[in-house]
Amino acid sequence: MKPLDLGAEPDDGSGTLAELLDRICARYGLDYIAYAGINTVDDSIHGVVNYPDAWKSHYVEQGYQLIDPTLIAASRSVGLVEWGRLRDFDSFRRVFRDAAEFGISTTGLTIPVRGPFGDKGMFSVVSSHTEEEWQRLRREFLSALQTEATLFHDRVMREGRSMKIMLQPTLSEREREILQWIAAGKSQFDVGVILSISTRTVEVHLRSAREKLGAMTTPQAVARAIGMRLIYPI
Amino acid sequence: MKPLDLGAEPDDGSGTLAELLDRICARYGLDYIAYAGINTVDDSIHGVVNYPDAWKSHYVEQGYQLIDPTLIAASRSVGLVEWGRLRDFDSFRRVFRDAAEFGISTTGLTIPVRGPFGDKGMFSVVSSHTEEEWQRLRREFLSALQTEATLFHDRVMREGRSMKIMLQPTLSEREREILQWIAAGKSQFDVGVILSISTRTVEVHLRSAREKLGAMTTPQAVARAIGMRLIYPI
DNA sequence: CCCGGACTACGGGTTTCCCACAATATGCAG
DNA sequence: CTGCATATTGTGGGAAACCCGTAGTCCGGG
Repeated sequence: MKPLDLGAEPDDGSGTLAELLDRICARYGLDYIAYAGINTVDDSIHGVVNYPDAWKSHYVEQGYQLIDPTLIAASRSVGLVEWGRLRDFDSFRRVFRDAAEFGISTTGLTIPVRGPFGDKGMFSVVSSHTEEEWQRLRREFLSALQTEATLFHDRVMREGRSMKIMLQPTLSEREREILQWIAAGKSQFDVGVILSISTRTVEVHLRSAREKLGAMTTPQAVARAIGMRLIYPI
Repeated sequence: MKPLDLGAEPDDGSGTLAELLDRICARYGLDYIAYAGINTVDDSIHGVVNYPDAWKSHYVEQGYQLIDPTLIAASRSVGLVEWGRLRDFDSFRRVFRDAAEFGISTTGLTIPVRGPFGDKGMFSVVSSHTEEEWQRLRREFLSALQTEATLFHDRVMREGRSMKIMLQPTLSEREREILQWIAAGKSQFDVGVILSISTRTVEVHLRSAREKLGAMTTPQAVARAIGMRLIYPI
């Protein structure tokens, strides 16, 4: 799936997201930065990078966001992923052989960031320093970069763009409440008693919830509602 | 619920978790550090702190881990939570009025850490510096402390203790597969066709899955299985 | 060799869920 | 004022799920 580009989004006065990446590069002596946010509901990707346009286009055309090990490894890691550890991956060689033709270095690292709502992003920085310079730069700026990554991710989330991208359906309060009870193991009759409404009313709300969630069955509605954080899996 | 104390866990040669906290305090001129990991399946808490034993006991006896805003706020935040922002909370005053009697300062901050498997921890540091000293220390060490928090959380997770705490039930491969299809919206008949087994067999596996998960109904089994990461909410 | 777990299948019955249709009342935005 | 969404209630009927009990084979471990 083609990732959505957030680079040119309107800003809150402090410049676009792409401009912010440029400033971070300037501040720490980096070549490029790539931020990839992942919608954990449908695994779609949205992002903002300050790579050259030619490389951005090529990357997406080749579908590299689906195999790029710098993203995959970081997605599964608690801490940052040094690209040096990925050099033996075929996928790494494939992506970065092409990248070299666009002047992109193979030296870099990716910092995973996770937010409180299951949202996550991968903050990758690239540098064409020598290995020795890279290690020094890394030691000096690593913690600061982690902070930048967190703040950047927070800004992406705060601007609500990812929220809009998720475009998840909402449930009415009653629908959500009833589905929560169903997920907790109560029958429709039980829920009617608990909420002091008729079983028919429970039935109608359940059907409406299924429709809104695009679910064929009530168990599927429960699964989707949990995935979208509308109810809890207790 | 009483949080589980991990302080005295055997170590990998680099000292116990509590000793590691002591070293971090010494390195950054802090009074105490408290790490609280949360099991997001049943919201139980496990942790390690190097507070005085008397305060540890008092804190748990009073059930403060259930109302401590330094934990609650951090649990819901992308970035760190400065305790100064919490001073107006009744719960903060209640907890830290007691803490003062044990020599615990009200100056500190909490760094939330989130891992790739939905695991999360709250890494709190306390300092009795003057406000001016605290701000300087904060600026100087904040990024480093975020790194320490991540590494500490990683170590807790890597040692597997939290995994053992979860102690979640397992499903057989067939049970999991069938529940996954049910969560995806298929009827029992559909699942029988898909897997080339009879509807009766599907029924038996579903019943078995409900029993293992302690669920009264199939929607509840789906909810619990998702919560335990046995199936996905797609 | 025995036992337990996993997987498979069935009969019969009851309960629950779901579908389609119909209706009223309230609040809010245009 | 109108239209829409939400919440509520109801009927009839069929489909699906669930319950209970029973039974067989295969495989791995003790």
